[in-house]
Amino acid sequence: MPELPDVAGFERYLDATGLHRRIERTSVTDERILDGLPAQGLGRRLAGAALESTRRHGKSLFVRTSRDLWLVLHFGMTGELAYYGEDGETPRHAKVVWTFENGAHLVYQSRRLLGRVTLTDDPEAFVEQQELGPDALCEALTADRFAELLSGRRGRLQGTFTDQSVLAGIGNVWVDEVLFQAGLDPRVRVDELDEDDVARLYRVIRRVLRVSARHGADPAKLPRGYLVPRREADAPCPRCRHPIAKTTLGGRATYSCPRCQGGG
DNA sequence: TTCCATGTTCCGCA
DNA sequence: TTGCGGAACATGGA
Repeated sequence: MPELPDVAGFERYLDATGLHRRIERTSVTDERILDGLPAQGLGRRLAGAALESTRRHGKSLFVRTSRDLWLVLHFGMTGELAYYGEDGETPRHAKVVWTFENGAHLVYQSRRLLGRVTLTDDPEAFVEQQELGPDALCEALTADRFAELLSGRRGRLQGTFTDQSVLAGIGNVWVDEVLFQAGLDPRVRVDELDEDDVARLYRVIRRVLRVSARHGADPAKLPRGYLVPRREADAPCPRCRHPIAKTTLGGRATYSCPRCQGGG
């Protein structure tokens, strides 16, 4: 799940549930998710603090606490958040559970251990240190800036747009959608694009991510004509019914329509 | 049992 | 410097 649209959903979910309540206890079920940060330290630094606001950059969610300390949540491939009441059962794949003074719980859960929960004093510094490119939906990313990001690059579209140091937020699922809607083969190289292609890609990226975020990244709720709900080998292309091709790029499965996206 | 999976990172090679 | 393929991480679902 967790690419930009999913994380935007987690952000809204957290905004609507766990904010403005003091943390009574932080319970770490699997310390490996902390990536070296001692669990005791995490608990101690958050005890008595409240979660005040959220901010997202790419696939990372930052939660400001009342101590000017930020919680950083990265969801890997299977991470998600859940908020539940006093009597709720701890979810099976809980990794970190925050208990608030009202007895409710916020849980970071993940089947696999590919995500991270950590702390930072400064989200901007964190983004810089992680060498993340601009957030794919941020205001500052204008069409001109987008074109600049691509200039001088020679890599394939698929690899370039999933590279978080170029542009933060797009992963292996949504890059397929973007390239499908832009009518571009994932194997095309950035330096083969003309100005129109670049301008179109910019508009498509912004639209696709906004639309999917608005629908909670739920494939079932996407408008007709989206590839994501048909993202399987030989499924009919939502535009022309030609079988969708499954190929491998950058070691990942890539789905595209040979007819709508040129080349094949 | 085998294969595959929405992420990231490291290595070796071009 | 850039980019690619492959492997690794850890675990569950089909």
